[in-house]
Formats: sequence, structure tokens, C-alpha cells
Amino acid sequence: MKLQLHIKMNEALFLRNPESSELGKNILKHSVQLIYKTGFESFTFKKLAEDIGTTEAGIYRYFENKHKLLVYLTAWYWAWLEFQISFHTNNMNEPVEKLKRVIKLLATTVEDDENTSYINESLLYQIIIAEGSKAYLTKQVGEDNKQQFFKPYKDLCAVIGAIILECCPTYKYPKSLASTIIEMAHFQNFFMNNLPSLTDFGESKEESEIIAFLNDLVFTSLEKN
Amino acid sequence: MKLQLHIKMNEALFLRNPESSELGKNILKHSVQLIYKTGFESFTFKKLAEDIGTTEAGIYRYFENKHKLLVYLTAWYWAWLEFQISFHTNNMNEPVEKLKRVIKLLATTVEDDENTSYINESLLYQIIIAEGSKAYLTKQVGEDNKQQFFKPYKDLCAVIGAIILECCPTYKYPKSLASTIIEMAHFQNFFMNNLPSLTDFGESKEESEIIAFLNDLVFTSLEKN
DNA sequence: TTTTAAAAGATAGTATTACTATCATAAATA
DNA sequence: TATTTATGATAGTAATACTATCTTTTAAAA
Repeated sequence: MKLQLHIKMNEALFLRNPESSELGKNILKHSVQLIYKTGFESFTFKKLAEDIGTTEAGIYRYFENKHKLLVYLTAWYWAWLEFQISFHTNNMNEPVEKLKRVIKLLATTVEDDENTSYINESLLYQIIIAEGSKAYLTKQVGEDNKQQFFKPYKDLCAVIGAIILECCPTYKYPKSLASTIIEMAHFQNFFMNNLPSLTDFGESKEESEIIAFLNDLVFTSLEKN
Repeated sequence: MKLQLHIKMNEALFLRNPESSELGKNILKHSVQLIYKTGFESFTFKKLAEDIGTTEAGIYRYFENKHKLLVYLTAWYWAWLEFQISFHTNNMNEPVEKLKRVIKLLATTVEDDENTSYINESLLYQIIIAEGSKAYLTKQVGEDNKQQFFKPYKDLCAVIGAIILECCPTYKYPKSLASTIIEMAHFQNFFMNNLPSLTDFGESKEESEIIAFLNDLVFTSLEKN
């Protein structure tokens, strides 16, 4: 038996639901591969169409433009990760252990999840690291936010903030610390691999060191407060 | 008497030195204004040329493409900020006070510096916040790095890392903490203004709160270690 | 002062990107 | 079987990201 995890996406992100057809699923699958391979800047709907073996116009029936597609993919990832977190911290009652688990999940390269056949999570994780912030670092961030495009990110941040408060009810910056952990889990990874002198992990290039750094940062803060 | 601060830029960043002519200085000045106004994605050399009253081809004689121009502006900013830091922490002998000053400089909107007439630092600061990471979040980051485009950023990070070690010689992650402070000074500002629920400063929208958060984060870590 | 070299202006042109529109066909549904 | 719906094929447009060329202006060297 195979449980199918289904993430309900914001309908304003697409013109036609990509999960509703083979072509749609192919768009998701191949866009992850192609963005991973070429980077978001040189990624175009034309190349994607060629990759899939359909036409540009075909892609435009699903997504208005490549920005919306990127926002879709990042939103999907945050929703997926929130589920992973709730799943993996489900029966834990020690908040400190929970938060450690969260940090580990944020900073660890995920394996491809067989349950979601058309999205390769391990490639998507790399996309989140290198392109994720481009989803909101735009002039339209206000409008996109009004349309709730970033709700999964904000929800995840709220969940982590709540765990932080469980660890230390008097801590004053739970949400900022949560967004710091999320962003730094990814940026330190990007720096480690691309601009290593911005980190202390340039030699080893071990994710475990990023986790150790974040744990140190977070728990000294929470113990003191 | 007026002291002119001069920042020597990496020559591989431009085709013709923009500081060597009126047109060049206009390119810098108007590109800062235009990127600030329209965002980097919709910023084009054509619009810039119209803004200045020159032609597209004229801009291309100075910069190969808009990516190089963005890298130029960010590199300039980091070099300028490193000078500001060394200037403002010059006669301080208490490392903790020094680091507090650095955090304040990183997280405070700068006023336009009269000494550099053609670059508006206060607009540039906003560009760094919203577009800065796009300078390195690309597929060419490796090549750009080989050409030393990010040296000013790395130098700044090294300076801050050194101050961190002065505060606490046993601390294990000086460089990662430095890059975390730098990035978070900007991201928390962006979040506060655009996605406020990712921070604890959504109501007040006060930079001073970001500074307080970073101080708390950094100094509890350094005291404990 | 004249010569000449370098920078800037004016104009044109190309390939690619980011779309929109239309029509025919295939597949699913009523 | 009729009809809606998705897809495929093709075309077309405006904008972007450049490159090339030629002329005029400016400024430095002879």
C-alpha cells in the first residue's frame, strides 16, 4: 500500500492545475530538473517545452510566467517541509529535541520522496538553496503576499517560532529567530559550496557542521534568555 | 577642505572605468536610482540610457551586462562599508563595543555620503537589501568568484570574523556568524517591511529592534562559548 | 596650433525572450 | 454520438540583450 501525500496549492499560482494532467506533472518534473541544471535566470519556457516535447504555448496554459512557477515550486517545498517536520516531530515531547530535529531537517539534503513521483525533492532542495529567495526578492512581493503566495513559508516560520517559545517562553524574537534558522540553513550551505571563506566549513563541506553551528547559535540564545 | 574617498574597483568588473568620465559616473548614479525604483528584474540598459540621455550602446561600452553592473555596485558597497566600519571603530579598544558598532552600521539605513557625489548610499543600501544576494545567487558564482568579484564581501566578513574572535577567542564559527550577521541585518529588514510575520518587528518597523535582536543573538552566543 | 586618437552619439541590425492568438486534432465526458 | 476540453502546431508581436558601424565631438600629443 502506498499513501499519496497531497499538498493543496494556492489556485492563484497557476492557470490550470499542473497536478491535474500528465502534461502538468511533466511541467513540474522537468522544470525542477531544468532550473536545477541551468539556474533560474537562463531557464525559459521555450527550453522547458523542448525538454518535455511540447510547445511553449502549452506551458503558458498552466503558468502565467516563470516567476509564478518558481513561487509555486517554493510554496510546494515549504508545505512539504512543514509536513515532514510535523511527521518527524510528531511523538516528541521534549521541545529542545524537537527544535534540533527541525534544524536537522532544514539543513540536510533530502532524499527523493517516492510518494511524490513527479517532484524530485533532492533537486528541489538545491533549487530552494540557490533560487528560493528570488521568489520574494522582487518588486511584486507586496502583491504576491496579498495573494497568500508565501503562506506556506510563513506557516512554517510560525510552527518553528512556536517550538522556540516552547523551549524558552520568555524569548523575545521567536519569529525572527525562526526565519534566521531557515535562511541560514540554506545560505550557509550555498556559501560553504560556492564562497567557502564566508563560512567555517569550507574544508569539510559537511552539512553536519552547519547543523552544529545553528544548534550552537540557537541554544545558547535560548538558554540565556 | 573635502576629502575624497576613493575605492579601487576590480577592473574585470567593467569594460571602461565608470569613474573616469562624466558618462560613467552618470551610469552609476542613474543605475542606482533606476534599480531602486524598478527592481533589478525590470531594470534594462535601454531604460537606463533613456534616463541618462545617452544610448544603449553607450552603456555597453562601460558594462558588459546588467549582472556585472549589479556586482560592481554591491562590491562598491561592501568596500565602502568596510571603510565605514574601520573608520567608526578606529579608536575603540573594547571588542564587544566594536562588534556592537558593526551590527549597528550593518542594520542602519545610511545617509547619503556627500564625499561620493555620484553614488547615493541610502538608495544603494536599499538595493543591497532587496537585490544584493542576486549578485552571487547565480550559476556563474564560481567563475565570478575566481575573478575576485566578491573579495570586498569576503574581506568585510573576515574583518567581522576577527572582531568576533577578539570578543571570544574560543568561539568556533566566527566566519559563519559574521556572514549570518550581515545577511540577517538585511533580510530581517526586508522581511520587516515586506513579509512582517516572518519577524517580531512587524508592528514597529524599527531598525533598532533588528539591532537588538542581532545583539542578543550574537552576544549570548559569544558569552556562552 | 595642428594632428590624431579616444570617447560619445546616432543609427541599424540580430537572436532570443516573453508572451498572445488562432486553428486543427485528439481525448475524455455527457 | 455529440460536445466540451486539452493539446499540438504554427504564427506573430513587442521587448530584451546584445553587436556593429559610422560620424561627430572632445581632449591630448606632436
